[in-house]
Amino acid sequence: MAAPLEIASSSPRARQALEHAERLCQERGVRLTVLRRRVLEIIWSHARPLGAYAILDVLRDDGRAGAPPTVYRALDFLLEQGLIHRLASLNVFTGCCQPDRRHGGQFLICRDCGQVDELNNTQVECLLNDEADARGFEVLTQMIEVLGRCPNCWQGVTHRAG
Amino acid sequence: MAAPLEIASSSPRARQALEHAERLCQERGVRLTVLRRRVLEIIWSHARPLGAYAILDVLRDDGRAGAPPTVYRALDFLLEQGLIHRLASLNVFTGCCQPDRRHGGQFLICRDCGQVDELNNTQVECLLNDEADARGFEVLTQMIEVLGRCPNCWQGVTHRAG
DNA sequence: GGAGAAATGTTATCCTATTGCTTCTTTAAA
DNA sequence: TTTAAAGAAGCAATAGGATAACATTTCTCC
Ligand SMILES: [Zn+2]
Ligand SMILES: [Zn+2]
Ligand SMILES: [Zn+2]
Ligand SMILES: [Zn+2]
Repeated sequence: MAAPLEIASSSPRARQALEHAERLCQERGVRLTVLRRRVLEIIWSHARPLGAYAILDVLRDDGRAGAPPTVYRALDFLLEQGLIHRLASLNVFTGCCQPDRRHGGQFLICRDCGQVDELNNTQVECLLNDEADARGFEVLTQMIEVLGRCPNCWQGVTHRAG
Repeated sequence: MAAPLEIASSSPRARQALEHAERLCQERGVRLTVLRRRVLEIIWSHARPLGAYAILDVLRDDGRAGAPPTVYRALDFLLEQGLIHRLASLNVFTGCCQPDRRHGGQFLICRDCGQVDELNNTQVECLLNDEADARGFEVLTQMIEVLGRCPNCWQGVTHRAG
């Protein structure tokens, strides 16, 4: 798989996501510490989702001392605050596009390039909630991961093949 | 979490699932070897999904020599044949209720007791496929995991609390 | 029977995640 | 302003999940 691309930290989407996070944390009275903020920045600064150890490597490049718990605790915080999602099928973490609204996350994940697209289909969410209700099941969180190939990747194959 | 309950290997659902698997593999011209069959049996013989190492422990109790690759290879085969699913959020494996029809799997997973209920909501499946189509994304497989509490578990809490 | 393919055995290692405990920092009360 | 308590981060060790690489066995087909 291709290595995750680094994006300028000051990219519009990263800056916007960080400002949004600052605001949310202030509203909620929770602390977006330097470390937590930096981990969020690292996640948003890459085109593809990163694993915990990849994030740790970046932290070490920063010069910061670090062991796995350092990054996992920051990730736990960001997950609790709904600022990031964990993609269980890949053991990676990706920034949430709608951190205001609590949700489990719906993702299109490209098997070939690792790129991720977050959906927000409330109809799907409701249908699943209905299914759960019908069985007396109390829903805490939904996670939907659709694995496949993004346009770039399958078009590349098509061109080569035909 | 509660330990996974062992169920008699000859329980109706286990026996039925194994017969179904035998038939499918024969039709498909693939080999359901003794090991693969036994792993499938172990999975169906437990009330809750098992992790790979838990399955390995059972194999060892059988007296069979075994290392992780032993069980992972069998699991890979069963996954390829759609006879089991992997629940990525828990790193466990569970038997598929509809191995004829290829599908990623939709699950209600109880956070407290680990019990799993497989859904087969085609409307959800279609909606997600539509979302993917609209983005030019080629779907290979969908995985849906709804985490929450089963009736038994939240009713227990309700009784205790109120 | 013999060649090639498929499956399994075996060992070592990698990747992911957590536990337990210590130290530092922040917060708020005295 | 000191000080206690809580929260966050540092640190070392370890648990848990999965794979790589290679040897050996078993099966299939000629
Ligand atoms: Zn989101
Ligand atoms: Zn792609
Ligand atoms: Zn199924
Ligand atoms: Zn339960």
